[in-house]
Amino acid sequence: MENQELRKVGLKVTLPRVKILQILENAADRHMSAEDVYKALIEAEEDVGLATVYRVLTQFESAGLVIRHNFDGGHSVFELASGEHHDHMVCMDTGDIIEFRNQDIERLQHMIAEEHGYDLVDHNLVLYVKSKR
Amino acid sequence: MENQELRKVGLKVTLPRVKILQILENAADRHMSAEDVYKALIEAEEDVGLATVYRVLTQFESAGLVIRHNFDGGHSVFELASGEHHDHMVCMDTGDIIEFRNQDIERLQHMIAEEHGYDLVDHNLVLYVKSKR
DNA sequence: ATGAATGCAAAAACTTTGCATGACG
DNA sequence: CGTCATGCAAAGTTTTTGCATTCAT
Repeated sequence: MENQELRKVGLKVTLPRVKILQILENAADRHMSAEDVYKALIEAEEDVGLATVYRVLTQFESAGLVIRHNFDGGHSVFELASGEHHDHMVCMDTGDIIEFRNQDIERLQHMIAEEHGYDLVDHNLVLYVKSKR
Repeated sequence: MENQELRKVGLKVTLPRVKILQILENAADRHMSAEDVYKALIEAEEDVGLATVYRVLTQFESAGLVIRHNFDGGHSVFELASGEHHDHMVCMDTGDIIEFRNQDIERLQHMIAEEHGYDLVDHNLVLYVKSKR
């Protein structure tokens, strides 16, 4: 289970790391802030410090287990890097985060970078939307 | 000059506001952090507090004079809202910020929001690139 | 056993706010 | 003149770091 995932990326198997991975895997909302994860740990009676949560999430990010997003609003949001690439839509009314995939946009981005003499390494696309009532 | 711009958006004409507007207009780099603006003020022998810089930039944003970006890395970057809409490319080697316009991407974004039953209100697209050497 | 990981508290980085003083219209 | 804006310092947020202790292998 989680132990293998951690070993695979060269991280020692420790209780905080296993627990945080479990929380991310079982979360109702795939997009959690460090604070969210911390609260979930408290909830689960696990005594892990907030500093450790940040450290572990950062390690997970470096290891490619997790993706960090900087949506508007100051704080980072983390998401398990499972599955294929996608971008996000944030509903400004409800705060809901919707994932979407679009190959045309991906292609266009590469094209644009090329046109300017660059290689596209990464990108960040967030649509801020309102539900049409 | 600047006085008119300020009056037009309903802001009292004060020295800090005029100075900050001038700095944004004459900046070598169109994308400045609050700290950058603050340093430019010091440079110009103008005694304006950092808190005022933040307050004024926020007011400018509300007034539509300025656009605030949250690129990766924690701090906000401000840009004069002159001209038409564009997105950004950040060179990961040099830190350069390149502006670009692409109508196809804009259209696709609207389409995607619609497909999910939303209205697109705003968006944030940043391409992280490396120059092909 | 030994080096890495953790918890705590302190610090850092960025931004906002309270309040007395000063400036705009 | 009344009100709004400013400066300063203090507080707020989010994230990082130092260090002694604990844990994994």
